[in-house]
Amino acid sequence: MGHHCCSKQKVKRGLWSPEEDEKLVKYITAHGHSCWSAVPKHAGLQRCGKSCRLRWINYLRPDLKRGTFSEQEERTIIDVHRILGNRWAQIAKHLPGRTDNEVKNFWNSCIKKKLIAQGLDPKTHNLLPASRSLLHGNGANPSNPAQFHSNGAITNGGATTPFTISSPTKAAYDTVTAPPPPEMAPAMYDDVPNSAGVLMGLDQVAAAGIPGYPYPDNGGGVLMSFRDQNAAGLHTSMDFMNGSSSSSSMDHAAGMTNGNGFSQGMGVAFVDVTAGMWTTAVESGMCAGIEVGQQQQQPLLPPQGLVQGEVVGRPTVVNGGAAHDKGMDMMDVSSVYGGAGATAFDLELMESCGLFCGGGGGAGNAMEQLQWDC
DNA sequence: AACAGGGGCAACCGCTTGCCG
DNA sequence: TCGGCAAGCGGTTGCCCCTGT
Repeated sequence: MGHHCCSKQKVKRGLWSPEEDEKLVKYITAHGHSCWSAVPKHAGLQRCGKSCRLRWINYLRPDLKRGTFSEQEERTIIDVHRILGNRWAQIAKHLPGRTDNEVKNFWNSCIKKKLIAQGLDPKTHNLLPASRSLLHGNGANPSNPAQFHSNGAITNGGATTPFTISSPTKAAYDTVTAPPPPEMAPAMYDDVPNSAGVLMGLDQVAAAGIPGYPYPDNGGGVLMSFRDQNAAGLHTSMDFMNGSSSSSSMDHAAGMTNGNGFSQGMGVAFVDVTAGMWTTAVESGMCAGIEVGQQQQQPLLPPQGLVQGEVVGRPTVVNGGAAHDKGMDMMDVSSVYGGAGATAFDLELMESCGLFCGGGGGAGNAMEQLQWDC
């Protein structure tokens, strides 16, 4: 089936000739592309507008960087993919001069295989079952570069799994990580000043009676820990324990008191999707929201030891309500049981709400600030 | 030298999203 | 509010080239 935009006309398909390229470049350079469907006609091309657009974006654009991906670019792709999943366009935004198509192709042809060779699932960045059992069996596997660290993270030749966000440039917002080993958890919670840091958890956490952090026997979850130097050392952990039988939104917000931990002047809203209600603690100005989407009916999987934070891009913007009225950006964070669910982050939202970037202040691009802990 | 197989990449397809009347 | 249209986006396809036999 052809494009509806070109169904009425005879259009050429397949590879572009140098002459066609020249025509398109000439036209776009001179006139721009206010309407792609009109471009081929005006440029004298037997192509559909969509094809012209693709050719321009993926190949002819003057700001494109051609050639092989650098090691840094490769690491950036892996790290951002860990957060966003297959959102190639979003990933490409972190790589100046690269297109989504290029990133996607590079991922499929190269990175994917590397990850598999390292025993990692390229979709989830989790250990593949075979590697997981090896690690569980007796710790390290000499043939597998993935290794546990004492802090619960797994590294594989530079990349850290589960996902860890750190910002060495600012020494802030230091960790977003999967649950730490049990012996570490209380210390992390203890580190949270009652008046400032906030433990945000679902009722599983409450039932467990923090600091009795229920990891790992409850099937996992995601612990997010932010340290915001801009807020005088404010350290916040967010713990999204998934799969609990639903509780009210008020339960979710119960531990929040007055602090939210993101940064000064920011508000927080929780949305319990299953309950269809939400509570806001919106202050003024820029607000960051967390939508905790519980996968209510999802059965708990048997404990599998370390359960990693898993991320699949699925940005959610919740319209309506106080948060929306105040221009709140919503970030959907749903945690996961060992690959059964999804946690969604949107780096753009993080950037825009200053969650990880400290609200700007002359900082560089997102990746400069999101120096992942590799 | 010829052929087969695999990898990489450009382009296409079709669905989603956003805008506008 | 709805429908049409254009653009955006991710998945898939198919061609070309390289390498091994």
